[in-house]
Amino acid sequence: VMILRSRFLDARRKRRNFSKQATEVLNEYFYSHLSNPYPSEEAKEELAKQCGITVSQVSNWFGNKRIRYKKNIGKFQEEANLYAMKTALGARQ
Amino acid sequence: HKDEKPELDPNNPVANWIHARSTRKKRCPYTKYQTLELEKEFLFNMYLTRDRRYEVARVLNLTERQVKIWFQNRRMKMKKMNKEKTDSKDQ
DNA sequence: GTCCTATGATTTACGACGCC
DNA sequence: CGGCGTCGTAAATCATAGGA
Repeated sequence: VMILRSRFLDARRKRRNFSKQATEVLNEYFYSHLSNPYPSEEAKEELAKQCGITVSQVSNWFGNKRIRYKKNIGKFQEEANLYAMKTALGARQ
Repeated sequence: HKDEKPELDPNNPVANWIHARSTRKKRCPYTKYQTLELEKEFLFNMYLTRDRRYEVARVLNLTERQVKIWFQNRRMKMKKMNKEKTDSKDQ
């Protein structure tokens, strides 16, 4: 038990990039709410659940994403188009 | 079809976001000494009296406002740390 | 292993709003 | 009203994961 606990704590200590699927979910939300990318507490909880991360991590992700997007919109243009297209296709009932 | 939400400027998605005012002071990382002393004071009491705030600011060469805000931020940090602790215990 | 950039987390500084 | 409280965030910076 102690070994499992310490292993779990060690895993938390080392930062890991989020999974590809989690990043996908976060980006879909971000680009489909680009004019107001500020998820409510409830939306953050839902995103956290979908991504398998904490609400704090969702907040960090949006904070980082907003500032980095704003600082260099051009760099994210391709990504923005990709997710805009994905959303448009998914929206066709 | 109609425009239901005020999508003010599609070419300016950032226009409606929150922006810091240009008069905001640039973030200035505190020295190890300043941080250590602030932590010691926080350990002594999480809330500052006006006299302690004046004294801490004087000794660390910070403004009283900076010390006040440091304590506010530190309390939020403590709150966050406690929440994460209980969250992981309760699964 | 080295170098570099992307990414997640943390640290200052406020604005908004609440309470006393 | 003034001043300090929390809450959520901007922006800068830190730490290092990950890939060439």
